[in-house]
Amino acid sequence: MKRQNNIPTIQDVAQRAQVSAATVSRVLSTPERVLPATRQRVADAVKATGFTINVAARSLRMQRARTILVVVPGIGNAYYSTILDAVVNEATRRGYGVLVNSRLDDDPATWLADYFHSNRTDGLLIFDGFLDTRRLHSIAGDDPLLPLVAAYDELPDPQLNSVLTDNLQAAERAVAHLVSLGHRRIGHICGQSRNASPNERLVGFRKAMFDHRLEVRPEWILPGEYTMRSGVAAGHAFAALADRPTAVFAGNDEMAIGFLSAIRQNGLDCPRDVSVIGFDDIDVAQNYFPALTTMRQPREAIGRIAAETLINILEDRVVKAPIHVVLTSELIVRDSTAPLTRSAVG
Amino acid sequence: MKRQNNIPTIQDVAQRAQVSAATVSRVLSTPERVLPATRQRVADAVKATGFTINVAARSLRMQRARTILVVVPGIGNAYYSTILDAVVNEATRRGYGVLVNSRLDDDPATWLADYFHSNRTDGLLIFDGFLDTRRLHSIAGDDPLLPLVAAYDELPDPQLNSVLTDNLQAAERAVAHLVSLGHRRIGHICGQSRNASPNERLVGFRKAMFDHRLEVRPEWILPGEYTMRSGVAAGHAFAALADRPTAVFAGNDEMAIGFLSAIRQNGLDCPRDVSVIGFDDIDVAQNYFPALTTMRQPREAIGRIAAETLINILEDRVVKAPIHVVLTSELIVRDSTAPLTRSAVG
DNA sequence: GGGGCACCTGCAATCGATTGCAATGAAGTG
DNA sequence: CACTTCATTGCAATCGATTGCAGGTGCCCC
Repeated sequence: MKRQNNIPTIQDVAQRAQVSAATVSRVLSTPERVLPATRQRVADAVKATGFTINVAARSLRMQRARTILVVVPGIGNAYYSTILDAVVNEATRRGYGVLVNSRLDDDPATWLADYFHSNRTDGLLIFDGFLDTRRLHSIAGDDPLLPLVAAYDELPDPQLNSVLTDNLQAAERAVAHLVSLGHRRIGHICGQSRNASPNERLVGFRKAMFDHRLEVRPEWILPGEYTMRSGVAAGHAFAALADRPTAVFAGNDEMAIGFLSAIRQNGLDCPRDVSVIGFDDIDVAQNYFPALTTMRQPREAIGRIAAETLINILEDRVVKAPIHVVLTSELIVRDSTAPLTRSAVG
Repeated sequence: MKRQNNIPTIQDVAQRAQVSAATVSRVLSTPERVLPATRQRVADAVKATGFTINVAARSLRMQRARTILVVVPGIGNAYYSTILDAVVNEATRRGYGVLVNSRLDDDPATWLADYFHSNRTDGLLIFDGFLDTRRLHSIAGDDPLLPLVAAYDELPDPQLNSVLTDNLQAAERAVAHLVSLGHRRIGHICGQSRNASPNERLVGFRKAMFDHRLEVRPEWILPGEYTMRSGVAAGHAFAALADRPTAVFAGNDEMAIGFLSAIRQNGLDCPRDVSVIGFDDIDVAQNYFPALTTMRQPREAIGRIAAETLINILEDRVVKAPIHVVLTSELIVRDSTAPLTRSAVG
């Protein structure tokens, strides 16, 4: 498929406005340096020709692509899709393009470096906690301030700019909610640890349990992978327990939903037999049955602020130290948690 | 944030391999035109320098960006996220970057044309049926074969390349499933019509009802917008009906879920009081309660094939007429549909 | 009136790759 | 041996924008 060849260039505009290409360029980038009359002539010519800048030429000359790369761990995920949406909106507003990628298979250090070297992207937005952040440092050379913002649910390398939520405290508040309903026997469905750092939601769970002087039983910590499927597995494991907790804190909503689906198959009812609190507040949480109590993550804000931060860094708004933004999760009480009743104590 | 300036260029490689830049370029694009010995020297130099091509320079020279633009109607959507995932995988495999956008607010003809003119993208993948396709023609000039593939759930302009599923027949099969369970009083939650073309799922519904000699009652056609929220509204409207259908075919799973959530609040039970069949088979469908009967859309295939088709067109695999790929939806029977019982007849 | 200055604009180099054309050399043919 | 042919490689123009430098103009002030 050949491109049409009548796309107007800056030369065409210059010719029509009776000025040099340099002047057109200046009108576009620093209009105050051009005489108003000339400026107007050029503006008219731009409109008349329908000129749009050739980004390849500009990128080549300026060594900047005005594009950011977003790395998500599988875009097909209810949680990240909203975030991505916010990123696209913010980036577009600032005149940046958004490239997406999710190649988790290959060695990330290689292809990420390629994106930089190839002048395809100026900065990176990482929503994927499974990337080895220690290797990210090598990507932008020795610059201690990478044009990179990490935004995922584990505390990343403190050297990296980050936008996250108060996972640890949120986990504590989730447990506190269950405790306030009278629950003492509390389990947890935990996601994998990422980046060799401890899973913050699990840590928060343990801390809250300790603070409330409650016992953490190893068999009540059910391993998961942040997927519905793993939630289902956890639900079956739960149903098979001889001695079950009366409440469960799930590391995210997807696992909570899988869990609820599985225990129902095993004849258990939520919240009668077990209260369940999730994490994230994905769209379906409020329309699930039972409607899911959860710690809402401000997903739109995460995406928007992450994009904003990255672009600020790229545009040299002076940054001296890594930026860390922490957003607050909000407890949303719905129907999947209920006061402890005699029957549940079983 | 300044870029590091020691990124190796093709000149650096050439110098190291003792050849000209032209030869390096040939080794990279048409190796068979270079003497094996030279080819090897160059390959070694590429490896040694860590050369990656500067895409801005290549795009400028070749007038091709090796990038495609994906337009989705709100990325924050369970349905499209899987498709986008497949697109990214396929495009990456073929060496293409993927830009995303979802600006539905502005006049699409304007900013889409900008993407083309600015040499930012070579082709378009449209998953957004709300774009006015008549205006898309103007984008790539007079070329009757736009570098554009439309993939959304309404039959688009036959002049456009498209990848879709058999919506109409699938809707008929959905109704047939309900009929086979004994239902005669069947309602429909329909999404908006797009592109001024009739909503295919609604048309399929009507056709199936006609073929089965069943009455289509206007008050049983509940308007929706393909969102959970609109499904909730439909559910409340349904509950308020004096004379209710015994089964409902929802235009997509999100509306079905909203619907189920709402009727439950109104004391109605699915499938006891009403059978519900959805459309799409989004991830949560199987873990919803009741598990949702639905027409599965091959989302991964839609995304992959759409990307494949677009890139084939871009790379001049001869295309003489618009390409139309139609994929088949599959009936997935779960728990939200059940045989008609006396109680439901009410 | 001349020197200085500020402002506006144009010239031309530059970013890094691709490719038509030409040069080179080796091989083949009469 | 001379001439053609072909394979291999290099030269240099080119894609379209940006920007340092310098030229030109007008204005002010002494």
